[in-house]
Amino acid sequence: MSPAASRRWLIGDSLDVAPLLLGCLLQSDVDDVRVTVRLTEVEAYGGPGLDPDSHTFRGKTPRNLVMFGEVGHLYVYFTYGMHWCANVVMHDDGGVGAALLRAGEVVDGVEIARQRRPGSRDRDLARGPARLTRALGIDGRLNGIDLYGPASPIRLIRRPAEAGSVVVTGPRVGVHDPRPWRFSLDHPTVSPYRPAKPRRQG
DNA sequence: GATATGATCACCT
DNA sequence: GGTGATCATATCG
Repeated sequence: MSPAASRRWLIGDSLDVAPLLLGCLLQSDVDDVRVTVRLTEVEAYGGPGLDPDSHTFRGKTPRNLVMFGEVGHLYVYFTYGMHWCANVVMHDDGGVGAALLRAGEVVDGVEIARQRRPGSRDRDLARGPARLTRALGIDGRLNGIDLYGPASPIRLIRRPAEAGSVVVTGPRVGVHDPRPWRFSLDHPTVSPYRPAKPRRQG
């Protein structure tokens, strides 16, 4: 399948496409070692209408540029002074949006993931967005890469969730918007829910 | 140029 | 359950 055909399933509102990521494989060959994760938790951002919690809410900037670009690319950003988070770009033609990769189960390269996250229990290796990027060796160097490029160090392999698996929905973690744009499987690698920090003078 | 804050985690109690 | 770590980005002056 050509790259153009391979990425086509990512065209659509992030709200609709994000849950399709559940069960898919994210395969990393960063630093010449392979770690593969089966995605168990994602969140949609920049979906239909206004999403105040999306990095794109205030328009195009150098940082969020990738989210406006071609679907199937990786948007990587740095936060809290020490963490990297990764998103898969997905949106309607001419639109903007992405899905934050929040958690996964390491299904290949467990030894490598353990080295990258010493002390973690196996279920915690990619449990949380920053842990996931660390387990896979993802950092700012990989911002904007094409997950369907012929020589891409990171690939997204489409795979349906197991038959009979339940998709859990709920509010996104750490934001004020109550809309249920978080999607997860019923699996121990899913990160715990944490409400947004209350705002001053509500 | 200065400042506030964040799509978090690890470690403590 | 609470807190410290630590810095890019956006926004304001």
